[in-house]
Amino acid sequence: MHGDFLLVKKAAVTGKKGLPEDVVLNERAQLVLNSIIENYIQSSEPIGSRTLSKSIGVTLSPATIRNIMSDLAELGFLIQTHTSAGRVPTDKAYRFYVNSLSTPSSVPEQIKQKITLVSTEQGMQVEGILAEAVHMLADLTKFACVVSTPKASVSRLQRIELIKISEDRILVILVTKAGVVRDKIIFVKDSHSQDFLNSVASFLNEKFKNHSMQEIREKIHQYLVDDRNRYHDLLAQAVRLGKKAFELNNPGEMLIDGQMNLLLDSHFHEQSSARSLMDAFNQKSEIMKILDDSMRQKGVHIFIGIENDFEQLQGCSLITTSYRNNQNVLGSIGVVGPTSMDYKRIISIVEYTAKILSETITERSYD
Amino acid sequence: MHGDFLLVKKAAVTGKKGLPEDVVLNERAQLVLNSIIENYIQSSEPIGSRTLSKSIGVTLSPATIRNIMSDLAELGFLIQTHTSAGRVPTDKAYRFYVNSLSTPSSVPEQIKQKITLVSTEQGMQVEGILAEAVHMLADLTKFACVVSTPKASVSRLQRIELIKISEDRILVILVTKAGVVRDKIIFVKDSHSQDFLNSVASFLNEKFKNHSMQEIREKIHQYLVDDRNRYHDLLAQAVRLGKKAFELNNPGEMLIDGQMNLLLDSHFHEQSSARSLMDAFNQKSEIMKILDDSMRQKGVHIFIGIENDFEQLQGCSLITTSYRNNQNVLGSIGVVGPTSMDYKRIISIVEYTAKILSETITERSYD
DNA sequence: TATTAGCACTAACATCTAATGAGTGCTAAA
DNA sequence: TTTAGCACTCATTAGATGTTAGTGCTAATA
Repeated sequence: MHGDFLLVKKAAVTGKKGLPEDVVLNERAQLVLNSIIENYIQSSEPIGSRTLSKSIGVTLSPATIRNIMSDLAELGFLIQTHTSAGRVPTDKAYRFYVNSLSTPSSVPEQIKQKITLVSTEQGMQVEGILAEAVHMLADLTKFACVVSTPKASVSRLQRIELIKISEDRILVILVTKAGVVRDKIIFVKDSHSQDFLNSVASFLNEKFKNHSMQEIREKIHQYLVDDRNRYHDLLAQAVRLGKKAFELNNPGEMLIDGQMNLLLDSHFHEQSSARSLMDAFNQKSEIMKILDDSMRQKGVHIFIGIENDFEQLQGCSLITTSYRNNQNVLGSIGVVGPTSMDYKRIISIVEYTAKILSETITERSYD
Repeated sequence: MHGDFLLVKKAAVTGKKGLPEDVVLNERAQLVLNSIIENYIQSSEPIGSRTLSKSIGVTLSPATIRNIMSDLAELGFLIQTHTSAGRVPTDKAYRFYVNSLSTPSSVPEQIKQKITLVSTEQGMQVEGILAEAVHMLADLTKFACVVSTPKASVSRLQRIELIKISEDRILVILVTKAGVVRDKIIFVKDSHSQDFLNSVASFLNEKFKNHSMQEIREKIHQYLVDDRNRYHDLLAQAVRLGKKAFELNNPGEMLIDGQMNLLLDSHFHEQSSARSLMDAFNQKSEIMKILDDSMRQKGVHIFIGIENDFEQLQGCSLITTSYRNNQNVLGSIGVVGPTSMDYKRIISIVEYTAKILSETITERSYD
């Protein structure tokens, strides 16, 4: 190998994301690599030295480019599908490319106009808005998109209502500050009058308004443990019902849209990879985990191919970011596409969509 | 053409479904036709005379079968994909086949066991049960499945609740007899106290419990027209709020599952037909129309290929039937698959699933 | 008279071959 | 250090060819 072509240096730094990034490419090598990646993103076909020599700005002969490419391949940035084929970027290359995208590219005005949430006007709930957002995102990116609904545990109580539905069934309505309405039915042994339920509800409202579901569950637990409260009948009943009412029923949901986009995408046309991807979506839990993690840190998160812990997703890239209201981060929204996606474009679209989504939801929050 | 092979008769009757059925095939022709269809359903490959001569029960030489096939082709029951290929059944053939399935085949015990709805145990709402049912159906049939949610307009009111959420927003909760909970937010100009809202709600409950949404809307309209009620403030306000609360917000939803099954199905592997099918699902309205129609008539409904009014669906067959509770037909559930689906099997599965679904929902109704 | 055997014919499919073309690596010259 | 030139590789394409499962038609047969 002729190290001269690359001016490869060992650097002491480790890149963000914890990936060792112990080589620094010289300017020309970077140019070539980025050029290959951008070409490949457009064409989805292996890039050859001759092609590149024409499309690249600088005048470099195919032979020179070949030398550079050869070194880049040795460093693991490029691979060949077969001996005499052009080069294809590896996940490592995409990581390099994405890291080098320092300036977040702005969304074209023309696309911005398409990113609007209509449903605000109707009396639509948060879930409806999320559904619209994820649908729009899928439509714009032509990939699969996911969004996690606000977690009950973090969101704060606005109001609880108990409605007697039959002798042994009570409908519980929880309204959170974020504007999410959850209803569920709980079963009870003893029949209660609606009047009684109203007292219980107003007690719970008074006691727990503005507290997070998590806190509420903990406090209720306290009450239950604390025997002194036993003597007060209403309190005891309220606590007992409250415990049932606030039990986490939905462990955080996730909406998916545009799965078909992936199936129709040429990159996933081999049925095997398509199948396993669809399984991944059906399983939900793993993708939820990723979305959850992405809630905890600010900014856009990018997982490229093998960087995904979840095996079924190692053929794709994920781009996620969180959305929020005034007060809290509520959930994450993201795109699942081929590793050769147009990162610049998709990142900016995801970012902007999350921004609009956050604004829309903030408007509807009850703070 | 040698009419002798078929004993074709012109018959005066028109078949059910309004399709003219002016030919009657003799027994042998029917045997051959049904045999071709069942073979094709299994193999998805054009059936030749030699193959058939072996698989068919009766001893008939390939040559004889060729003659029969030739006539069947001329009558529009069979087509050839190319000159020297075997025959493939047309939509007309499937219609003939389906009509001849007089005895509804029972579901194998082994499949019956798989058709159970688990979600009953949890405090799950009707929508959850529907989601589970349609998912199970998709899993069992390996096709795409749809189910329409109970229409608000036909279902009867169990209870309405009004919850003040902010100065200008009121959360409306509607619980129907069928066990469906709908919530929506309405916007108001004047602020109302929660106490006032409670009075309004109890008025509306008293007045309208057990009435269908449709009736309620009509009655409210009456009140509004009738000027005499103006003098009573509570009533006037109640009516005004009630009007907003009962405005039909959701025009009937539809849940889809297993779309991917179709994309992975070999029959739809040409991307063009897949695309347009997915568009059909996204559009929803047309499929809703079919499900709606199927609610009005009892029994299982079958739409084969070109029989579908909706163009995008003319490459598929639809099998639908309604589900209900004690009191009312609530909605429809159905399967969308290739015209060459195993009708016997799918029909029986759809039928049985709807039965189980109806039973499950009846249990949860508040009557 | 209804059925069947026989035969010529067709078209899809698989297999092989050769030509093409886009790509590589290496070496020597600029 | 860069580039031109050359030999080489391998995927893809187009033709050619044989095989196979099918057809329609005609004449022989039960």
